[in-house]
Amino acid sequence: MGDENQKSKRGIPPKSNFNEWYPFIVEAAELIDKRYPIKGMDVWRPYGWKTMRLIDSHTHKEMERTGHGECNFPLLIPEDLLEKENKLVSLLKRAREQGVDPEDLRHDEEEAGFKKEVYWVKHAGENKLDIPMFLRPTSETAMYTMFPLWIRSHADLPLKIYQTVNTFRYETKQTRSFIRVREIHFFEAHTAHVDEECATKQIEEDLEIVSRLMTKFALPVIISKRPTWDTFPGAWYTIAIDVVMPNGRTLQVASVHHYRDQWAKAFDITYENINGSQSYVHQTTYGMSERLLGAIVGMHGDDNGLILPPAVSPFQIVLIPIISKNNSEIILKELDLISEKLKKLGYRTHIDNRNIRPGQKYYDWELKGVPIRLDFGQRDFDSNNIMCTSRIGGKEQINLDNLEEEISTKLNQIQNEMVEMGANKLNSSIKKLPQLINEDGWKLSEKIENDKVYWTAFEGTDSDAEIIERLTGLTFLGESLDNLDSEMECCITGKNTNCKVFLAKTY
RNA sequence: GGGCCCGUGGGUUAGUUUGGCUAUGCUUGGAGCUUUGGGAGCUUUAGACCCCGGUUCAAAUCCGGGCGGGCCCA
Repeated sequence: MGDENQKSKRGIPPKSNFNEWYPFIVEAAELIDKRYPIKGMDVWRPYGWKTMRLIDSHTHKEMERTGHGECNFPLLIPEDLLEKENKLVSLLKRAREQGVDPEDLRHDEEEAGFKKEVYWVKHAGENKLDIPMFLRPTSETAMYTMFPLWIRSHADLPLKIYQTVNTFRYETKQTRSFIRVREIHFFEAHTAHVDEECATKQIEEDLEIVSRLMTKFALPVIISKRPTWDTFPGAWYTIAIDVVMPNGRTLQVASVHHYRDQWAKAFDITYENINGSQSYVHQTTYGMSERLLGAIVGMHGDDNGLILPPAVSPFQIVLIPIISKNNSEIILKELDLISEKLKKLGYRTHIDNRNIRPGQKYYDWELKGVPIRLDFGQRDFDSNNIMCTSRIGGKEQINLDNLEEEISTKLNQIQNEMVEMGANKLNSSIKKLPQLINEDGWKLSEKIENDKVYWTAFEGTDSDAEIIERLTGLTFLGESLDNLDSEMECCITGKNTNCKVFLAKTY
C-alpha cells in the first residue's frame, strides 16, 4: 500500500503504459520542455542537451577516426536548387515505372522527396524575395552544389565530410519528443568516391561505425535494406537501422544510402580520372538524429525513470552527503575530495548538496538515470567506506581505498548488462510471421500480436508486399543483410528463397 | 487527407451542463524555523480563467472566429 502511495506521489506512469510513460519521463527528467508554443519544436534543457552532446561526441570521434572532416553548411537553400533535386527524383521514378510491370507496383506509393514538408522563407523584411529560400530538410542539395567546385580530379577523392546541424521538416503527423519533430538535430556524413566499389566500401565502414556506436549506447538494432518504394529519393539503396521500442513499434535511428552516381549526374559532380577523361563520382550518405536519445530513453528506462548508459550520462556518478547535526563541513569537505579524485580519473561527477532530505535526492537522480550513486555520511567517514548504489540494482559498501577499481568495474558492469538486457529484449520481441493462406482472399493462420516485430521468407513483387502489409497492418522494414541459413518458401509466392524480411509497426 | 476532443497559477485539478459573492484543493517556487542513511513538519508568501469579437445588467461558463494542444482512422 505504501508503495502505491509513493508512486502516485511521484506521478510516473508505469513503463508498461509506454505511450504515457515516454512523454512524461522526457519532461520530468528535464531532457526537454515541450511547452514552447510550436508543435514539434521542443526546448532542450541543459540535462537533455548535455546528454545529446555526449551522444554526438561519440559520433564525432568515430568520424574523425575514419577520416571525415567536419563542416557547416548554410541553413537556407535557394528555391532553384530544389528543382534539380525534384527532376532527379521524378526521373528515377519514371525509370523505375518503365522497367517494372505496372501490375507489380504498389498502389499507394507516395510522392517522394520533401517537397510537401519544407518551410519557406519568402520575405526579407517587407519585401518579397525574387528567389524564395527554404530551410534545409537535409543537406544534399546544399552540399552537392559545392562538390563540383571542390572535386576536380581523382586526387580529390574520396571526399568525406560531416556536419551536425538543425534541419526542418513540416511534419503533419503527430509529433513526439525526439521521435518525430519538426526541427531535427541532425547528423549527416556525405562522401564522394571514384567508383561504385569504393562507395560500397564506404557503406561497409559506415555499418562498422554504426555497430560501434550502438554498443556504446547499448542499443540493439535491426539492420535491413529498405524496400525499393521506401528507398531515399535518389538512392540506389538504403540501409536502415531500427530499434524496437517497448510498445513494439520500431524507430529508425540511422540510415545509410548508396547513391551510385545518380546525384552526381543531377548536380554534375565529375572528376578527371587517370585516363584524363571525366567521370561521375559515386556518393554515399549516413544520417542520424536525436532519435538516438529517444531510443535510449525507451530501451532502458523503468518505472522509476531513465537509465542512461555511462557513456552518455551527463553525470556518471552522483554523490550525496548525509549530514547530521554539526558534521556538515567535514562530510562535504571529504566528499569534495572524493569527487575531485574521480574527476581526475575522467569521470563525470556531481555533488548534490541541496538543502533537502537525502531520500528526495535519491528519487531525483533515479528519475534522471544516473548510473551510480555514492552516499557518504558520518558512518562511512568513520569506517573509511562509501555506500554505492547502482541504477540497475544493487547497493553495497565500498572501501574508499578501492574506490578507483570498484567504480571502474561497476560502470563496465552496468554498460555490459545494459547491452545484454537490450539484446534479450530484441530477441524476445521478434517472431516468425504466421502463415498466409489464400482461400477466397488472403488470410492469416494466427493473429498478429501488438508488440512484436515479425520476420518471414519473401521473394515477391511490390504489390505482393502491399497485400501482406494490408493483411497484417505491419510495414515492411526491409531485407535482412544476413540471408536465411537454408532456403524457405516465400510466404506468398511459395518460391524457395533465402531472403529474410522484417515487418513491424513503425514510428 | 477525414473525423473527434480539449485550453483555469510552473504541474495537476474543482467550478462550465443550469451565466451571479473574494475562482477550489493538491503540488511546485521564494522566505524563515527545524531537519537530513529512501520524498519530514510548521509559519509565511507568490502565482491562473489562450486571444479577438458578440449576446447580457452580469461571461471561466453561452455564441462566432482565430491561435495552441491532444487523440482516432485512412
